[in-house]
Amino acid sequence: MKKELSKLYDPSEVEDKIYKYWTDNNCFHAERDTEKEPYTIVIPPPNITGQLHMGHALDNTLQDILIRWKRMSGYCTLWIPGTDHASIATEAKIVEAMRKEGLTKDDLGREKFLERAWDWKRQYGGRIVEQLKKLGSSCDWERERFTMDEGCSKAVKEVFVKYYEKGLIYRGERIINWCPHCCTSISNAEVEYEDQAGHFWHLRYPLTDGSGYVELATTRPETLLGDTAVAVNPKDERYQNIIGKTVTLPLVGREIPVVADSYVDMEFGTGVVKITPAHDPNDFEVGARHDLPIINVMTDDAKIVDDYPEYAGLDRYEARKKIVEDLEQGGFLVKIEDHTHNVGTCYRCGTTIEPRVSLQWFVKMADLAKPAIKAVEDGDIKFVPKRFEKNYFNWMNDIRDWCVSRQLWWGHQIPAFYCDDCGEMVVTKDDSAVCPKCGKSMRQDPDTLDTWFSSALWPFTTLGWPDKNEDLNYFYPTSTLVTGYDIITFWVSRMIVAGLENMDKKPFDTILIHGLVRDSQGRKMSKSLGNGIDPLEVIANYGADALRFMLATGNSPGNDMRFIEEKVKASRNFANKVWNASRFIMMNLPDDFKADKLPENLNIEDKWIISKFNTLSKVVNENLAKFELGVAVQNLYDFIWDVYCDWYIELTKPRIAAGGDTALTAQTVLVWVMKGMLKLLHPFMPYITEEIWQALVNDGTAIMLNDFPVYDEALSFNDDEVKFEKIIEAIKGIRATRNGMNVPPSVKAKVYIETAEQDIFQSGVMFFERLASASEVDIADKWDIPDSVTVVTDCARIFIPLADIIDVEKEMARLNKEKKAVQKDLDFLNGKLNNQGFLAKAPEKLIEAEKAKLAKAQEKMAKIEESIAALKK
RNA sequence: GGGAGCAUAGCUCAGCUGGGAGAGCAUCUGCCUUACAAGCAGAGGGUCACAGGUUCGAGCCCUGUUGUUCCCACCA
Repeated sequence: MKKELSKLYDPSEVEDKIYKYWTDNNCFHAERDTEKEPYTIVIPPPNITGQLHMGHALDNTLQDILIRWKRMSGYCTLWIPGTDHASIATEAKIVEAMRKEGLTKDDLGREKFLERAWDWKRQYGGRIVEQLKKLGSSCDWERERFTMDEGCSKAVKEVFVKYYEKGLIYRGERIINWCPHCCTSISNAEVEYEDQAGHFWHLRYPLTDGSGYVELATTRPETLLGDTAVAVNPKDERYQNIIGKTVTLPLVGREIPVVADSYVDMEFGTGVVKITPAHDPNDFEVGARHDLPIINVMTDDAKIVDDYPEYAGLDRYEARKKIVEDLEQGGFLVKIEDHTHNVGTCYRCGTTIEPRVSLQWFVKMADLAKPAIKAVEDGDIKFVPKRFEKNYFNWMNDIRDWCVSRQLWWGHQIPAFYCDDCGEMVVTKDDSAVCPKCGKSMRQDPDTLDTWFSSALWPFTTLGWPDKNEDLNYFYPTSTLVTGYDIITFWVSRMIVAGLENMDKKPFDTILIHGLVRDSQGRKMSKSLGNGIDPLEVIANYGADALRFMLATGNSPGNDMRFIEEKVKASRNFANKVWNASRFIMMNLPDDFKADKLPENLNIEDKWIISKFNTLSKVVNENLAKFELGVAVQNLYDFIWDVYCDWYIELTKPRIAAGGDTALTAQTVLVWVMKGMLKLLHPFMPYITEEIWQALVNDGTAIMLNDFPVYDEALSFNDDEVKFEKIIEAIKGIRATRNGMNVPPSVKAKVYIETAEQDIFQSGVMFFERLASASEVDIADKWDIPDSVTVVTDCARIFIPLADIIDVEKEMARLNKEKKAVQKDLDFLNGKLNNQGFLAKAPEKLIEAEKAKLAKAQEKMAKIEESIAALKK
């Protein structure tokens, strides 16, 4: 089974081939297995408009690591993939494409528009799915879903009607956030606030009775057209005399009342506020309290309505300019101040939102939120890391009703129907609704639902709900949800609500939150900055395994990370290291090699590596269970590179050269540990581990369906571990000393080892020759070798006669330096062990350990002093 | 205005329930040792932001300060 393998691992030759092997063999597909415990993940569905970006790469890498680990650990694992129709984002793209052809939505009409949208979906919707495959994602592609497919659409209707019938959904005129660019309402979760430089315009409104003016300040003078009152605080001494009077609205001439409302802050500005109920959320509430008229002054695209001929058709900012000019001319403008204020913008297009009164559908959230809050409070649903609970509670405890209707065409059309004849409205799952009063056919509400309405149902609609089925019973609730902290309010909270309300069961156990992948300078990757890194390019250059490994390395839950090319290179180098280790093994295996079991006649170094591997299995599993993937990946890196490659492989070389039984044992252990390492590494680096597995094991099995290693008491050899570390320590000491004296490895020298533990060192003779440039090794309980360098370890003194190289003064300096270091240790340990408080309160185990350390240090000190004395002679 | 995160080697970051500070990259020295120069063997480099406190013992726990990032919130 010897194979000629390239010195460098080439991912491009491996990845597509291996992915095809997995899909051809149906490795990702999940079938219910009642013998096994289910482990389910639903993918956060990427938008069909999307291109794979680093955020997706991270999110899906983490999911794939978890799902592969659980699959190998004996769970019945299901990872459900799918995509989101992304109503606003997709519609905007299609409108944009149409604009280039000189077409508008109205030119086309709803039906033709939707045809285009579906065409678009068919053309581009699969793109991101293909890109996810490049990453190595082991999703069950047979179960791929789309938020607007038949099943999801049916579920959306079901939920909407149910909510309506339970009184959880209502239609009403409320002030909502309106995006004049997208021409739709958006929910308050979709508004992003940012500080903007603006002005404060101080205005004078004349009292209608001619007795003077009231002065007030506004940041939005153009809304003056819709003012229906001015308000003062009822306790404000200054304005008691004008409460109940009226003022005449400048430029408009409308007579509006002065009302008293505690909303007004006496300390702020002049203590007088103009009230525009149609265009400000606070004013809307004041208006409601005082029964003020609501006057909408803007069109859908934020232009002034025809009622004000002077300004009609002007954009809100143009209108502002003209109105300020006119106010100044009329003597109504007192002064202008600079002022920065917090302005809401549309999270999709960045346009400043226009608060606006309009007729929309809302979900009543207060009651729905209660069980969702409780589920997290009770620990039934856990956030990892826990601190994101605060984020969640913060949002949920202060929840507003959710505006779910959108003035868009691409999405789930609201299942409400109106009778134009008699004004009757019905909410029904039946698309061809007939008016229950007059029997006429009805008109469906033209609006669609917020994208997040359907994605809130994702954990159960993907499993076939509302149809009852066994998969739903088996796989729901799902296990782990992996997502970024940026969509906890948008998505996570709403899934919890929807799961509890519709399924009567939480949608998932644990929410693993990750951070953002930023650029190398720590900035958010964004289109406008042009600083985005394309994961596909990284995969092309370094391989998917390197990208995945890099994303998992040094990443702790909830924290942002930076994308740094050097880190990908380091990961690529690691993959190459694994590749070459396997190459070494395969090059040295005899043709007829076949051994699955560990042999009986293990050497001490074999027990050492097996025992260390056993510990590795333990910590990797523990860290994965804690979602500390970054720590697990570090455990693997350290073991594979520093322990297995740098030590164990080197240790086997003289044995393989020697041939015979010892060679066979070494080969068997090499393969055994390698197989275990590959399995532990597989969730992180699926491609290379599968490729090596196929070549090395070659028994027709896939590594991804093998058993994940776990700790096994029978493989723990602690005593041998400790013993063998003594040899390693001695070899390291010799190397460091020789290195310090610039003795090249080619200069061999005899090594005399003085130790009380001769049997241990006896078993390491060939390692001193191979790894410590020893020409010969002699072991005794006492040596006196003049003109030699001394290396001192805890349990041995090693003499290396290098007469022609040794500079006595230098050697003395070196020994004194070492003495000083050991003295420091002694001082530290003595200090600790003489501390009565420590002796009284520290755990017994620790005290014993410190005493043992002290004894070792004392021994070492004695040896160093002996060497110094000898050198002086 | 409220809340949260972060501050550790030149750079990017780990450090799990408190028990003598770690990795990768970079730097320096020496090696083409028959798996790997994308490598091997070594070395240097840190008042763990600052000030207090708890403790026998603090990078880790508590309080405060500074800097920084983010989330939430209606101040016209």
